[in-house]
Amino acid sequence: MSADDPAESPPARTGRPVMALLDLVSRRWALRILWELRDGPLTSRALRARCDDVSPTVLQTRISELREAGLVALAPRTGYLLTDLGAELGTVLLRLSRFAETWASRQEPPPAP
Amino acid sequence: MSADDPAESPPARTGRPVMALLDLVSRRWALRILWELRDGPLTSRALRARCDDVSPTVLQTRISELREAGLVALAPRTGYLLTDLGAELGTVLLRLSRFAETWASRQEPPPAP
DNA sequence: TTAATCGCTACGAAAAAGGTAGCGAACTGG
DNA sequence: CCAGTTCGCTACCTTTTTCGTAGCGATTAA
Repeated sequence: MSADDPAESPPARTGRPVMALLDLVSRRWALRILWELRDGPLTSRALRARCDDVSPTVLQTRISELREAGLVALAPRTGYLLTDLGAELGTVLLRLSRFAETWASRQEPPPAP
Repeated sequence: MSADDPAESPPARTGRPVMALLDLVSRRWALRILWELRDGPLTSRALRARCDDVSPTVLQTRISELREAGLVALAPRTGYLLTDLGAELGTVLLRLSRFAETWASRQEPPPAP
């Protein structure tokens, strides 16, 4: 056999939607944006402020992607908000946040004596 | 008041651990790596194969970060695997995957007649 | 020894993200 | 009507991250 041939990858056993979602969500600020919208609409500028003043370039790019994905919408006078679908993802983020607490508390355990 | 002054940001209301985690997880391939390790250890090369042949540069960088974060470990003969903590995050990813299915099914609804 | 695999690094090219400024439209209040 | 403000959004350029390929030293097996 030739070198560097994996020979051990069944053709991706799981569903592909998760891949698409991972791809969407692994872009910088994507999750943060969803997170910041979790309890109410925000104007683009307020959202930017919440996100450590991201450059509007990236913010708009992410927002476009999230809008196209149907997770975020823009309401005329109130600003950006989560769609029903986005809110559903929000609950997953809440789980993530809960895990973050556990994670933080176990981050640096004191060295064993 | 000067223009472009947000004036509406209480100093980040939520816990900060989630921010750190979002930061870690919003880097490219980070979630994918955790996802691919979800049901068993993989050697670095097998892992790379699973991840669409990421460049080893990024793979190693992500792995280092995930190891330092205590989510991934390297076992001598078996390869990389999730720690208990990492596996816990894995269950959150499972939720994400479940959501991905819902999301995919509602992605392009047929146009209303 | 030879061959294959392991985890990991180097290095230049391409892409993404960051930072700053500003546009045109829509809404205020005089 | 008309400044003044805020809105969502874009242009432009610099910096950082990611990609792509090659390869090293160590380890394992025949």
